[in-house]
Amino acid sequence: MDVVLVRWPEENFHLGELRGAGTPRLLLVGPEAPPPDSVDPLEDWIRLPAEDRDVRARVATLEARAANGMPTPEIDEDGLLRYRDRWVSLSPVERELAGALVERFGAVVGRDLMARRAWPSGAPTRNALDVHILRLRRRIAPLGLEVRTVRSRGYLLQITTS
Amino acid sequence: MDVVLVRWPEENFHLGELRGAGTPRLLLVGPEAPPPDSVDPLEDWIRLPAEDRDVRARVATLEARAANGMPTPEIDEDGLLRYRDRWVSLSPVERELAGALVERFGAVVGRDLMARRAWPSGAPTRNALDVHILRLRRRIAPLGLEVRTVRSRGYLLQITTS
DNA sequence: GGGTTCGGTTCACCACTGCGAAACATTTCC
DNA sequence: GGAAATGTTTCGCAGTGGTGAACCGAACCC
Repeated sequence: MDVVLVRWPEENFHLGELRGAGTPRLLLVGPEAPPPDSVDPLEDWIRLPAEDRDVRARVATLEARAANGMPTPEIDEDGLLRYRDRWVSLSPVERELAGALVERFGAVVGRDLMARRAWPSGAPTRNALDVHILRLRRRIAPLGLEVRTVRSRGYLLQITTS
Repeated sequence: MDVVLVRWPEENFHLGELRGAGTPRLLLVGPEAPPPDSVDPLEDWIRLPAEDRDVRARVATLEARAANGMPTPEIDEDGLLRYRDRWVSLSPVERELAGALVERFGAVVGRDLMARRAWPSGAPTRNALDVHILRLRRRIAPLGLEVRTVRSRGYLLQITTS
C-alpha cells in the first residue's frame, strides 16, 4: 500500500480519513509546528526541512509495516523456491514438502500430512521423510530459511534464527 | 517501560539485546549516518541535531506503544508457546501446565489445579509437578518469561524481571 | 534462639521413543 | 554414461516422563 504524505498541520483535515482507512501516512511537520503525537505504527512524522534519504527511509518503514512485516517465501510456477531475491531449485519430492511448509509458513505441518503429500499412495518407509527433510534443510539453508522440528507434531518453516 | 536512547551507529552493539528484550528504543542518528530501517513499532529514530520537543515526542510515542500493545504469551493450536515473535515447543505435560498459567497470565494458579490439569487421574508423585515446573522454567526462559513461586499458593507466569 | 517441619527446588538416574544423519543401494533422466 | 534423485538400513542422540534423594529457605514452635 502506498504511503500518503501530509503537510501538517496545514492538511490536518485529511488525517481523520486516512487514519480511519488505515492508510500509512507520513506527516511533514513545518519548522515551527509542535510535533504530533501518533501512537499508530502506520503513522510517522518528520520535521522539515529534512533530508531526502530520511524521508525515503521513513516511507519505506511505513510501507514495510503496511505490508504486514516480512516477505514470505514462495514456490514459483517453475518449482523454484524463492525468498528475498534468491532462489534454489527443488527436486519433485522436495517441492511437495516445501510446498506444504510454505503454505503454512511459520506454523507446524504434521509429518503424516507431508508424507501423504509427497507420496499420495503411501510412503515408501518411515525414514524416507526424514531423509528428504534433511536434504531439504541443506538445500534451503543458503536462502536463510530453516526447517525446525517440533517433536511428535511435525515440522515448521521459518527464517533462520542465528 | 522506559525508552532507551541509543547513539547510532556508534552503540550498535547494544541494539540486538534491546530488540530481543522488546525494549522500546530511540536511535539518535549522527548527522552523517544513513537512516536505519526499523520495521519494529517499538523502534524509532531521529536525526541529530534535533529539537528537544521532537525527541520527547518520539519517546512519548514509543512509551505509549509499549504500554498499549503489551502482548501476552499464548499457546497456539500446534502446542507451541509463542511470545513476541519467538516460540518454544512444549512437551504434552508442559503444555498443560503452561496452558493453565497462560490463561491466568500474571495471576496465581494453585498447585493442585495444575496437577489436576496435567494428570486428571491423579499425579504420579508429589515431586512430579515440581520437576515439570523446573523444566518448564528452563524452557521458557529464552522467551523472556518466568514462573514465579508464591509460597503455599501456587505459581505465577510473568515477564522476566532482571 | 535453635531445632523442626513444611513447601519447594534441584540433581542424578532410568527407560522409552522420535528423529537425525551417514552410508550405501537403486532408479530416473538428460 | 553419468549425474541427480530416490529409497533403505543402521546407528546414535536427544527429548520426554518418571522416581528418589539431597538440598534450601522460610515459617513455626518450644
